[in-house]
Amino acid sequence: MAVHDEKKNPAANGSDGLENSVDYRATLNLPQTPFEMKANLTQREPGILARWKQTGLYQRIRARRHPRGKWVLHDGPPYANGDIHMGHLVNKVLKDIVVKFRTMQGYDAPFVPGWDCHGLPIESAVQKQLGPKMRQMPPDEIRRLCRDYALRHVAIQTESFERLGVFGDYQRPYLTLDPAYEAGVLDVLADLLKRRLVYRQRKPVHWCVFDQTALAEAELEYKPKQDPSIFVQFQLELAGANWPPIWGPRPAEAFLLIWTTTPWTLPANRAVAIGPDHDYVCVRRHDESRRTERKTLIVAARLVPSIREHDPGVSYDISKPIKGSELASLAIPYRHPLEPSRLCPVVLADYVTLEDGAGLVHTAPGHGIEDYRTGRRYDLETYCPVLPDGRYDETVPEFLRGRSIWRADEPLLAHLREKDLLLTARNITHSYPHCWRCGKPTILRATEQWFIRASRTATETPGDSGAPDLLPSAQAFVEQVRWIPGWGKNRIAGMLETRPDWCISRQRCWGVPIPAFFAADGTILLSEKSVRQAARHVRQHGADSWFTDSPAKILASDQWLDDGIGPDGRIISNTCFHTSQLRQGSDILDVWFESGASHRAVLEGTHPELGYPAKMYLEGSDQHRGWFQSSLLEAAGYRDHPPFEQVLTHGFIVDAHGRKMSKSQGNDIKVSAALQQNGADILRLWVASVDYQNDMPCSQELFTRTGEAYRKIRNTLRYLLGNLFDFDAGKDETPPPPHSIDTWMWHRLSTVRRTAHAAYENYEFHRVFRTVYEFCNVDISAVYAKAIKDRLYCELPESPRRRASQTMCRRLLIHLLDLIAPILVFTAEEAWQAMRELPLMKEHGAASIHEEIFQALPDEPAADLVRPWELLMPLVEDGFKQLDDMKRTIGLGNPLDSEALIVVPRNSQTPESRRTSELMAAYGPELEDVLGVGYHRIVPGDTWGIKILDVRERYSSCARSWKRRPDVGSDPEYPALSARDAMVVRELKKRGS
RNA sequence: GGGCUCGUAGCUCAGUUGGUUAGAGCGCGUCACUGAUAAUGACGAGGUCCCAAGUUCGAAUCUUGGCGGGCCCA
Repeated sequence: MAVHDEKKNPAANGSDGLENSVDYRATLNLPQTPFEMKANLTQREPGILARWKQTGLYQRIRARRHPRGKWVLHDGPPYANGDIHMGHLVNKVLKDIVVKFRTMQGYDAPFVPGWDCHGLPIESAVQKQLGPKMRQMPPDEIRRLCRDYALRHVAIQTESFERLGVFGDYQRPYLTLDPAYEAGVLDVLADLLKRRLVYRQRKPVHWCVFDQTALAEAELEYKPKQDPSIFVQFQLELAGANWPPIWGPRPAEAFLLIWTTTPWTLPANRAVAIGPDHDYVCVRRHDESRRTERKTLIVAARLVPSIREHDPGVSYDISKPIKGSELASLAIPYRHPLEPSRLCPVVLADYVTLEDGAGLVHTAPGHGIEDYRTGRRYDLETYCPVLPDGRYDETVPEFLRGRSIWRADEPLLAHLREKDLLLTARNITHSYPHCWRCGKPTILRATEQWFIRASRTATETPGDSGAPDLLPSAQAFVEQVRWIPGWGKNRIAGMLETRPDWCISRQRCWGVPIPAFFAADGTILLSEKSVRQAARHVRQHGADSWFTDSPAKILASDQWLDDGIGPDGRIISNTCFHTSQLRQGSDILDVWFESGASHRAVLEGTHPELGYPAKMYLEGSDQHRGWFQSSLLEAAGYRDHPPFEQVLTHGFIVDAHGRKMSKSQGNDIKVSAALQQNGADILRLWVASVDYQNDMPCSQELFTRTGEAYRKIRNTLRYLLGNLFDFDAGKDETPPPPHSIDTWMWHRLSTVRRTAHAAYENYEFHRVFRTVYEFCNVDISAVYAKAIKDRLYCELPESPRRRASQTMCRRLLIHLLDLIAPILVFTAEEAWQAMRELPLMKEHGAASIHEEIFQALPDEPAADLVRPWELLMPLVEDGFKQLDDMKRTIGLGNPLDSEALIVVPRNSQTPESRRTSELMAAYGPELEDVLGVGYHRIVPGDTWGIKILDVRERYSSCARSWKRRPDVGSDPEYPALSARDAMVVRELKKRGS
C-alpha cells in the first residue's frame, strides 16, 4: 500500500490566500444559546424537579383553566413493598404520558397515585423480621408493624415515581390502609350483602396443624416426604344397577380400584372421579391355578399392566372397554370403604390422568382443591372431619376418633386389610408441601370461608333465593368498555366465563377485617346493616379497632336486631343478637377485594373530585385476571355502570433476547441503576419508543440507542434555539415566502403534528416517537436546517429571508416542544425555559411548558405551494449522488465549490410542471441552498434535471459565505466577497461606526 | 396441558382490501465538512418476512399444523 502524503490545497477556500486571512466570522449571525449540547440529565433533572415542587407545579396545573372538562386516569395501586422495578417504570410512565397529553389537550386530568398496603408479602416481611416472637404478639401490634413497613415503602416508591417525572398528587395519595379507604371497601361489601351475593361455605385451604393456621400458596415449601401408596377397592352397589353388557355378565361383586398417598383422607371420601374420555375395563381375577375367584375390579384400560405388577399370582380376564362418560352415566354407586352403609357416586372430572394409579380418583371435597370443585359441581358434601389441630373429630368411625391424622395410616390400613379392601400397600417418597414457618408437612382442610357468588347456575347455595346473578352484569359491563388493544375484551370475557365463585376471606392478619360477629349458638351476624355500622366505626377509628374494640362498642348498641346467618348458611330474619355475647371473626378480606373497591373508596370516597366512573384504567395485561376483574365484579354487584370507560393494557418487560426478566435469572435491570446511568428522560423516551402492546425488550444497549435518539432531538432543539437569539416574536414575525423552503417546512410541520396527535389520541406512543424522531432527522436536520444556514448566518440580521426562516424556527421549536413535552418532560421544560429566557421572548407563555395547552397551528400552506417540492426533491436526491460521485472521482469535497445547473424543460408536460418552471426564479435559490452548492443557473432542456458542475477553476470562493459565485470580487471595496456579502458587510460597518 | 397473544434488516418499527424488485429511521461501512463541532451532511452495504404444508394466476398478508417468546390458568 502506498502511503498517501498528498496535502490538501490550503487555498481551496479562496482564490487569494491573503484576502482569505481576513476574518469575517465576527460579521456572521452565528447561533448562540445557553441550551447545552450535553444533556447531563442525571445532574440536571433533580434541579428541574426541585423547581417544580417549589413552585407547586402540580397544583398550578390543577388550578389552571381546563376548557375540555375532566379526564381521569385512575391509578392501579402498586404493592407497597420493595423498590420499584422496570415494570413499575413502564406502567407509571405510560400513565403519565396519557395524563400529560390529555392535560395539554385542555382537560383537567388529575392523577392520584395509590398504593396497595395490605396483604401477605408485607405480613411475611414483618414476620421474617420478628421471628418466632410474632406468635405471642397481639394482632394490633403486628398490624402496627405492617403499617410502618408499608408506609416506609410508599415513601420510597413515591420518591422514585417523582424522580421519573411522573406528575401526581403525592401529597394526598390513596392508601388502602387509610381508614376512609377501608370504610369504602366495607361499603362495597355491604352493598353486595344487600344484593345477597355473599355467602359462607366450606372450602379446603392449605393448613398447618402445628401452627393451626391457614397458609397461602406462597407460604408453602415443597420437600420430599415419605407416604404410603395404596390401592384400595371400593365395592360397587350392584343391586338394581345397570351393568354394561360389553363387560360381560354382571358379577356378584365388583370393586372400583383407587389409588391414594393420603390414606387419612379416606374417611372424607365422597366420590370417585373418572375421566370422561378414558377407557375403563372390568377385570375378572383368578388364582393362576384358576381354582379361586378373586375380586373383580374396574380400572382404566391403560393402567391394567402396571396394576398387575402389584398383583402377583393372579390371572386377569379383561373385558372390552367403555368410556368413562358412559360408565358414569350408568350411575352405579359404591359403598364407602369405612362406612359401608353410605353410598357414593362415580363422577366425571377432566383432571383424571392415566399417569399413575388406576384411573379412578378418590375424591374428598374437604381435602383437595380439585376434589372441592368436583364436589361443588356434583353437589357433594364438603366434609372435613379434621379439627384445627389435626385430630379427627367425632364424626369418623370409632377407631379413628380423636386420633391425629399423622398417626392414622396404621389403623386405617389394618382396618382395610381386615375388610379385604386393600389390594396393595407400599411406601413412596414424593414432593409434598410443608409449612415454611415450622417446616412440618401441611394438609388441605376445609374451613368456613366467605364467597361472592359469581353465577347462580354454577353454585346452588343456601340463602340465595332471589339473588341476582353477578356474572351477566359483569359480562354486560365488558361490552360497554373500550379495551385497548381489542383482544383484551376477549381475554377478560373468557376468564369471566369460567370463573368460579370468589373466595374473599383470608385467615391472615394484615388486611381489612370481614366484620362478622359470631353468636354462641353459631349464628353469624354479617348483614348490610351491620357492615355499614362496622364501616362507620372503621372510618372513625381505623380497621385496627376491629381487633381491639368490643362488639358492643363497634355496633354501638347492646342489642342488634337483624338477619342472621345460620350454621347451614340460611338467612334467619329478625335475629336478636346480644352484643355482649358476640365475638368478632378473625378473617380478613382478600386484598384483591380491597383494590377492586378503589372506584368506590377513592373515586367516590377519599377523592370525590375524581368521580365515577374513571375514563381509563391502565395496567399490565396480567390485570385482566387481577384488578380489572375484581373492580368489574364488585361494581357489577351493586351498580349500573362499569368503573372505567377504557382499559389500556401493556405487555411485560423482557430482556434483549426476549426472555422474561427475573431476579433469579440475573437478567433484571435495576431502575435506580438505569436512572443513574441514563436519566429519566432517556428511560421515558425508551418507554415511548417501543410498542407496549407486545413484550417490551429492555437492556442497557437499548437505553444507549435511545440516548442517541435523544441527542438528535436535543440537538435539533439547540439548533432552533440558537438561531432565535435575536428574534423578537412580536416584531420580527415574517410569513414564509410562498416558494421558499420555509413553506415546505411549514407543510411538513403540519403533517407531522397531525400524525403525532392522531398517534397520541390512539395511545400509539411509539408512532409519536418515530414521527418526531424522523422529523428531526430528515426534515429538519438533513433538509431544512442545512438549507437555511446561509441565510441565517450571512444575511443582514433583519433581512426578510432570514426573519422568515427564524419565524419558522420558532414555530418548529414551539410545536416540537409541545409534541415531546408529555414524553421528554425534563428536556422540554429545560428548552422551554431557554426559550423564555431569550432576550426578546421574555415572559412568553406559562412558567412551565406543562401548564401549556397545545398550540394551534397557523393555517396550513395551500396545496399548490407544496406540490412543486414533490417534483423538485427527487432532483435534489440526484444532485447528492452526483456530488458524492465527484467527491470520489475529482476530489470535490465541499459542495460550495460546485454549481447546480437546474434543467427546466422547454415544453413542460403537465400544468403542474409548467407552473413550476415559470416559478423557477423563486425556487432556484432555494434549491441552491437545499443542495448546499455555491451557485445555481437555470438552463432549458428536455426534461427536469439537475447537473452539478465543479467550479473550483471557474469562480472564486467568497471569503465570508464560502460560496463560489461569479459575482465574487464584483465589489471593488470587498474583492474577496460576493455581491451579497459585500453589501452586508458594508451595511454592518456603517452601523458599527 | 388450556385460554389470550407476539414473531418483517444488527435495533426499534411501517407494510392499506392478497398485487411490480418488501420500506423507514437509527446503527454499521466509506467519504466529506470543520460557522449546529464530543455537532452536521452525503453515499453504500444489510432481509429464508420464524418453519412447513395448503388456498390462489399471485401470500409478509388468508387457512392448517409446527417451532420459539410472553401473560394468565391448570
